[in-house]
Amino acid sequence: MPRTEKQFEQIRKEKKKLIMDAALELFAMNGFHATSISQIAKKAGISKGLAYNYFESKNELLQELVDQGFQEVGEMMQPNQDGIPSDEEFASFIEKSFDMVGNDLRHWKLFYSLMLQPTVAENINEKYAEVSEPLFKMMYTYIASKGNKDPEGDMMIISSMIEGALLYIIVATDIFPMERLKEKVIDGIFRIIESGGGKN
Amino acid sequence: MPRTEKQFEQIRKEKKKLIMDAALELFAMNGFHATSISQIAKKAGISKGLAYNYFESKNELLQELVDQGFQEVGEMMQPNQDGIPSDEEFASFIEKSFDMVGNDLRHWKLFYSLMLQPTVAENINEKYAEVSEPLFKMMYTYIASKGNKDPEGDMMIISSMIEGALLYIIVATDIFPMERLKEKVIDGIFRIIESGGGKN
Amino acid sequence: MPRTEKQFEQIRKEKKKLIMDAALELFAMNGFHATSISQIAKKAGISKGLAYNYFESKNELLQELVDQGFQEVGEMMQPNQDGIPSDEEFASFIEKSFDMVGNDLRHWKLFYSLMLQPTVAENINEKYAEVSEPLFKMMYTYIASKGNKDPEGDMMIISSMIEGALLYIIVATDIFPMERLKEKVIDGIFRIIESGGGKN
Amino acid sequence: MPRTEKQFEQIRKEKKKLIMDAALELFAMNGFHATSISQIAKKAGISKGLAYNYFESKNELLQELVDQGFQEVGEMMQPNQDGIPSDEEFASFIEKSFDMVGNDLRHWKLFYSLMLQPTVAENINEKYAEVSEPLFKMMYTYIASKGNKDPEGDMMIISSMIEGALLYIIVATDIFPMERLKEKVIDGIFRIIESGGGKN
DNA sequence: GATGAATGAGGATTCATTCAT
DNA sequence: TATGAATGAATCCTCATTCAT
Repeated sequence: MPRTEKQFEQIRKEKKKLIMDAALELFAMNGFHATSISQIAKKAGISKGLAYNYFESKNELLQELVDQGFQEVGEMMQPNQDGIPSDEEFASFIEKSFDMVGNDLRHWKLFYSLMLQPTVAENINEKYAEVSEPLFKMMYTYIASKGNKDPEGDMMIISSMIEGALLYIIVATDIFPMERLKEKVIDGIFRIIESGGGKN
Repeated sequence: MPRTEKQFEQIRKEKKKLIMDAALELFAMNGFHATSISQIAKKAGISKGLAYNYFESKNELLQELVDQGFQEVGEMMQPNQDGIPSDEEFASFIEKSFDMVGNDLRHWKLFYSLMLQPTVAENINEKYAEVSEPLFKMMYTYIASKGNKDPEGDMMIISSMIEGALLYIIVATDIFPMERLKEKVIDGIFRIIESGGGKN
Repeated sequence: MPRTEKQFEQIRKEKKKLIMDAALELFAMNGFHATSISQIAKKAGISKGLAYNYFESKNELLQELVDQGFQEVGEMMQPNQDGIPSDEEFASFIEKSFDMVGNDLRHWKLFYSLMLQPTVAENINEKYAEVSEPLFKMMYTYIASKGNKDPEGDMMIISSMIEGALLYIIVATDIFPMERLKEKVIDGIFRIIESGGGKN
Repeated sequence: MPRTEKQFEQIRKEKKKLIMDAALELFAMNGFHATSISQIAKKAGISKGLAYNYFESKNELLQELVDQGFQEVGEMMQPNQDGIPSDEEFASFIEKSFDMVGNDLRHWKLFYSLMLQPTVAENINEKYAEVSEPLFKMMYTYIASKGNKDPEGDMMIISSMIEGALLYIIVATDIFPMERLKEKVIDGIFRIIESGGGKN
C-alpha cells in the first residue's frame, strides 16, 4: 500500500526538522562558516546529497533557521494588546523573554552571532529591529504610564539590561546563573522605573 | 649595503601595523572565517606572501589582534586602587568603558563575535573573564560600600546593563546613540544602587 | 535510487587503485616532494579534489603505498619454515627476491628512495628492518649449517651483494641486466659459502 | 688598508664553502626538495640574499655539490696506472672506497638519493657511470689477471657487493658496523676471485 | 526520496627568487 | 658584499554543489 500524500508530507517535514536541528546545533556551536554540509549531514544521519533535496543551499538553510527562530519569537512575544500593560503583564513579559532564550539557547546564540556578522545573513539586523519594535513600544507605553520623566531614556537602559543579561546567559551561563539573573533583572527594572519619577 | 637594523625594525613595525589594521577591519566586518588572507593583503596593499612574513598563520594574526585588544583594555582599565572608589571615580570608570568601546568599535566587535564562537580563538572567554574580574571586584566594593542589601545581585544587573549597552553600541549604534546611552546608563546605575538600600 | 553498497565499494576499490597506481609511478619516477597531487590526479584522470576523497593527505597516500609494498613483500617472502633450508630452497629464495624487485620496480625504487630520506616516511627504516629480520635469520641458519667459520660475517657480505645487485637493477638495469645478475649472484653466494669453511 | 684581491678571493671561497657545507648537510639529511634556501642560509649564518650572490639558483647549488663530490671521488680514486694492479693495490683500492664513503657520508647519501631521483640532478647517473668506468675496467683487469673464467660476471657481483655494503653504511651504519664490513668485504672479494678459476 | 562519487573554485601556506638599500 | 622585505607562482587541502544511479 503506497503511502498517502499526507504521510509523505509528514516524512518530509520530519526529515527537514532533523536537518535543521543538526544545522542549528553546529552553527550555534562552531559558527556558520566553520560548519560544513558534510558535518550537518552526518549529524542528521543523512547523506550530503539529501540535504540539497531540502535546502537549495547552505545559505538558505541558515535563512530558514533564522526565520524559524524569529517566528518562534513572534509567536511567543506578541504583546497581544495595544493598551497599557499591567505590572503583572510587564513582569511576565520580561520573564518570558528570559525563558524563551533559556529554552532555546542555540537559536539565540546563532542570532547574536549573526548580528555581529551581518554579511552572512543579510537582513538579520533589520528583522531583529522589526521584531523588537513592538516590544520597545510596549515597554515605552508601560514606562510612560508610570509617570516617568524620560521614558525613552529609561527604556534604553532597561533594554540594555535585558539584552546584556541575555548575552550573559548565552555566553557565560556558568558565571551568572539564569534564574537568579532573571529575578534580579525584573526587580531591577521595577526599581529603575520607580526611581524614574523624580529625575532627569 | 643593507639597511641598518633600526631601519628594518621600523619597516617591520609599520608594515605589521598595516596588516593588523586591515585584518581587524575585515575580521570585524565580515568575521574571521569569511575573511581571506588575500582580502587582507589586498586591503593592506601587500602581497599574500608577505603577510606570512609577519604572521605565522591566519590564526596567529587573529591571536595578535586579540592580545592587542586586551592589552589596550588592560592599560586603560586598571582600577589603580584597591580601596573603595569614590562616586566620581566610579562614574568615570563607566564612562571610560564606553569611550574605550566607542573609540575602538572594531576590536570590540571582533571580541564579541569571538566570544560567541569560542572555537576560533580558544582562550578568549577565559581571557575576558580574567580582564573582567578586577572590574567586577571594584564594582562590588563600590556597591557594597553604599550599604546595599544584595551587592552581588546588583552588580550582576549593572554589569548586564553595561554589557547590553555596549552591545547596542557595537551592533546598532544608529538606534541608540552612544552619548545619550552612556549618560543614561551612568544615571541608571546610580539609581539602582541608591534604590538598593531597602530591598531584598 | 542510490547505488547499492556493493557498487559503491567496487567503485571505491577501483578508483583507489587507480590513484595509487598513478601516485606510485610518479613518486618512483620523480620523488615524493617533486610530485604534486595535481600531477597524480591528472595521470589518474580524476580531479584534484577526488584524491582527497580517498586519501586524507598526500602523506597518507604515500603511507598506503608503502604499506601495500611491504605487505606484498611479506606475503611473498615469508620463509615458511623454521628449520634449515635446503640448497634449493635457499637458491629459490634469492631468486624470488630478485623477481619481486624486478616485477615491481616502482615500489622498490620508492622504498630505496624513502630509506635515504627518512624524514618523509618516518618508520620506513624500522619497517624494513622488521621485514628483513627473518630473512637475515634464515640466511644465517643456512650459512651456519654449512659449517661456516663466520656465518655472521658471511651473511653480511652476502646481504650486501644482494642489496647492491637489487640497487643496480633499480637504478641502472641497463648496465647490469637483471637475469644475468641474478644468476651470477646466486652462483656467487654459493661460492662464498663454500669457501667459508677454511678461513677466518 | 683595503684588502688585496687575493684576500677577497679567499673570503669568497670560504663563504662559498660555508654555504655548500650547510646545504650538503641539509640536503643529505632531509632531501633536496624538503630543504629550503632559508634553512640553508640560517645554518650557514648568512642571509638568504647572499646565497644568491654565490649561486644562481638552488639547483645550481646542488649541481656544484654534486660536482664537488665527484671531483673528490676522481682525485681519490684514480687508478693511477693502466697495468694490472697487484693484490695489495687492489685491496687498498677497495679499502679506499670504503673510507671515502665513511669519511663523507653526507655527500654519498646525497649521491645515492639523487641517483634514485634522476629528475633532480639530470646527469648524475651518467656522471656516476663515467666515474665508475675506469674502476670497473681496473677491476676487470685485475680479475681477469687471476685466470677467472667469467671476469665480467664476477666483476658484476663484486661491484654489487661493494655497492650494497656502501649502501648499508650510508643508510644503516648501526646494523652493519663499517670496519667489520669493510674487512669482510675485502676478504669476500678475494674468495670470490679465487673460487672463480674452476667454475662457469 | 536517497546516496556518495565527482568536480572545481577558492583558501591557507610555502618558497625560490628579486631588489632596494 | 650583505640584508631581509617583497613578490607571485605553486602547492596542499576544503567544501559547496552537482549528478548518475
